[in-house]
Amino acid sequence: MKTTKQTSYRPKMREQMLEIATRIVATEGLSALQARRIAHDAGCAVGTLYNVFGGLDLLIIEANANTLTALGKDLAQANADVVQAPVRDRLMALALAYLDFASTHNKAWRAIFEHQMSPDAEVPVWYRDRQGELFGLVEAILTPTNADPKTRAINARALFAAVHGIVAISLDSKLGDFDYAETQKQIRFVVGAVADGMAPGPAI
Amino acid sequence: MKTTKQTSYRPKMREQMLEIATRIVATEGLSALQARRIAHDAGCAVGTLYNVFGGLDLLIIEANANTLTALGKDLAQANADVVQAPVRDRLMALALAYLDFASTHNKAWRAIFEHQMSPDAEVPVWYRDRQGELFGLVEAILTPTNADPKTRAINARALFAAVHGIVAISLDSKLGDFDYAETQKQIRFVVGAVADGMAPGPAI
DNA sequence: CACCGTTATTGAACTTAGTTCATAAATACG
DNA sequence: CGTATTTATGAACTAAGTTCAATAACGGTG
Repeated sequence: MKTTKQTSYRPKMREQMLEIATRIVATEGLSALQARRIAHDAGCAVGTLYNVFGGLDLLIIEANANTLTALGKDLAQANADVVQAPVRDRLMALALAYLDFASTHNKAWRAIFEHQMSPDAEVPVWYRDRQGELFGLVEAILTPTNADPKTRAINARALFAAVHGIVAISLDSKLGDFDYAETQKQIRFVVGAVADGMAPGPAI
Repeated sequence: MKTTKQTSYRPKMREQMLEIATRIVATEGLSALQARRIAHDAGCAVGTLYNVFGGLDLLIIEANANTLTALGKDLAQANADVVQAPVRDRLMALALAYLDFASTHNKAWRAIFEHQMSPDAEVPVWYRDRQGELFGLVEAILTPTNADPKTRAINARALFAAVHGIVAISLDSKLGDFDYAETQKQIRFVVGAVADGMAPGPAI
């Protein structure tokens, strides 16, 4: 198992480690994502992880980015399924899809919020942008709304964050047992009220 | 500094360590709350922390409980300041007070959500109850609402969680720079819409 | 007051994890 | 084929939570 170096050791290792990390974070959560374990499972030395990714933080960021991508796909799909429905229904579908993703891929979803960079390290810009795209999905739905673009951006972020809060607190085991149906009701209550308070006309 | 044991070593140590922990978590955040440091600052051995609290987790829980108490006081005060205002205004005051607390006591507030018990350890029931009291504050405001008690509880939790989400995402440095005024706008947007969609009559 | 059994404190040692870097292996080049 | 350069390696270092045998303090008893 010593090296086997061809022309492309790092790219291969990179991909392999990312796969392993994505699998571990999905099945066992962020705390199981350990440097030694990744290296062992990938069949290389610990140092290689630092050569290839520059540190554990960056590997975690990449794994979380994969989760963001999957979440983005689910949300986009939920949106596509109701493109010609009224704004209210589209927002509702998106919010419920978020809940669905968070509960289905719970460990991976939590990792996005649990992880924090080690002191004085910065989250890469491309990662922030990836998160921003999710707000963009909501913002696009709000286009028919009679709010100016600046307000629309604020509204979109507010709505996304509100739904996130409901999901996050519901799924936080520190706060009691999770009840899917009740969480759906909470989402319908808030998203419904916000959508109704924003409609350009009475959305059927 | 060896012992000085009188009749009440543990109660004194307990109080002292809690003070130290509360100070550290407020000024430096959860990651600075380390067993060795607490012991050093309290002038005792590391083991004492385990004798007195049963583990670092429980000390953190107690420190966070202090933060919950402070938060509860601020929210109760904000509520008291507008007791005879319409429901909408009272909800708004509470939500903005939550934002104020979270940004003013940022490190301590974050610690509440950052901390997680070590595997197979359970959050004490009294701590959960303490968190539940916060929902109760919102629920009390919703009493004039024409919803049945069960629905009212759901609505209260939803509203609290929604505001929490807005505040949490705004204050999360991973998601960009914090803008107090914009966060207030987000809160006004969501809380306003929810309150309006719930009013027994048109609340002035 | 001295003795001894009980109880509580102590801190060195153990465990676990991230990170580094001198060494050695592999590759590229002349 | 030898030498220089690049790259992987993993033992060692650091840091932090946790344990527990040794030790000190306490309280009752003769």
